[in-house]
Amino acid sequence: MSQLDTVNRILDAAEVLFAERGFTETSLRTITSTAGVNLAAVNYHFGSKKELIQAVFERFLTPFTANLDKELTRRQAQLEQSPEEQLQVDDLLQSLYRVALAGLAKEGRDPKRFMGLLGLAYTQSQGHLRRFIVSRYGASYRRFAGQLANALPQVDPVTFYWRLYFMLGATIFSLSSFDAIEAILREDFGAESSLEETLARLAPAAAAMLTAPVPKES
Amino acid sequence: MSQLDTVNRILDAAEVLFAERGFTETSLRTITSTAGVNLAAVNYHFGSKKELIQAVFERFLTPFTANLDKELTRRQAQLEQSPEEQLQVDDLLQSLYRVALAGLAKEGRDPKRFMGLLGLAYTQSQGHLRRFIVSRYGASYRRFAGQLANALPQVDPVTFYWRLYFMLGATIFSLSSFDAIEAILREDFGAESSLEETLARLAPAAAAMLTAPVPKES
DNA sequence: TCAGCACTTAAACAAGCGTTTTAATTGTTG
DNA sequence: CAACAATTAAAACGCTTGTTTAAGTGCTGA
Repeated sequence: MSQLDTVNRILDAAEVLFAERGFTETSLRTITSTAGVNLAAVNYHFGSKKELIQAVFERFLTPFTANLDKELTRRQAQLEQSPEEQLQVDDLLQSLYRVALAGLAKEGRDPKRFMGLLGLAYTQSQGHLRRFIVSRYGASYRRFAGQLANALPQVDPVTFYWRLYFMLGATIFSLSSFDAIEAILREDFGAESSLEETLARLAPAAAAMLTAPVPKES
Repeated sequence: MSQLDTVNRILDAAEVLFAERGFTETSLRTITSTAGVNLAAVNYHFGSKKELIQAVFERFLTPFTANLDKELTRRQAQLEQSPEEQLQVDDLLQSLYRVALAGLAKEGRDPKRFMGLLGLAYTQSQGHLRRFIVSRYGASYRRFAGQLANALPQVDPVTFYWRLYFMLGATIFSLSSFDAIEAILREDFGAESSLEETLARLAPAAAAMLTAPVPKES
């Protein structure tokens, strides 16, 4: 078994188990036995459990932000040629959802699992993870947020950022629990929902939240 | 030290520590030493760590759902007298946010901590917690969801339930990280946000998401 | 006064954890 | 083929975890 095999087998097993149970609930022994490798392999190849966690995120976030950056650049160039200001919000959310997430799927990485891990990163963030993500991928996030803010000139900055977090919450929360929610709806209404359909529901809903008129302060 | 003191000291310490670090990252030794009680007190009074976790949630959810139920009953009676269908969505969200959450605060329970724990319950739900919450408080949840669905007759059931989860995600996610988000906005814009102001921002944004026109299927 | 009960205390338990060590095994290169 | 480095393997390390045990304390009611 080559090194590449062992490393990827560990990453594959860790990704699934982390998303299912969380970081602390998943032991290295569970990961290595699932992956079919020796226990010491994690510390040999990654150094520590913390660094394994970061490696799992890196494998998701690097192609995700690459897809997003490429799309944002494309949009920016297109906007300079024909600066129609309408539909920018819908369009940006489409970029985020369709291009970045679907791009992940095309590379064989499950977007639902990605969202599950993102949810973990926010709630049971162990400090080192948040620092790692922000330092490594913060630039792409700020770029997306900046373009979105430009498309919403009528929304004051503070309200905009709160709504941005509302949107992130709706996205991460519902997609990280996608399978569970889908199962409930299938049982109650007999209606199956694919990830694509759900993103097609989420995009206009999130856009409506972002573009809602700002109530004047009382 | 009376029994009531010990039990409540444990619940107080556990509530804060769970919300800060999560369940598995918080040991019984940390809880008991913070509370100033003996280690064995947890197993003596609660039986196990699982049951302690449930007790922490029970102390929040019982008054929360009681406030919500009371408000839903009041609304229902009022609606039968003067059935004006407008502004129902805004009104229901006001019930959820202002009455139920602010009601918690009035009883000395921190709503932000409540949301932090709810976030944990969804992401690092250990099975037993989700079952406990659903079996104990599912009726109130379904009642609220039912009234909200009635106020949105133009939205088909499946879309409605997805949007309900979008709304829950936006709420739980942003309020559970309230302090962190508030700190970022204060640093970047010098603007302080109170919980009340944030709920006043969240309610119309969530209402806009729920009432957005449903795009016809392509 | 004393038995009975509720509670607290200190100590120990077995199990699981991440990590390290040392040795065996592979694969590569001169 | 020999020598070296990279990788795997098995075992043990020290530590923390939730839980249990057994002794001790203090109050209450007969």
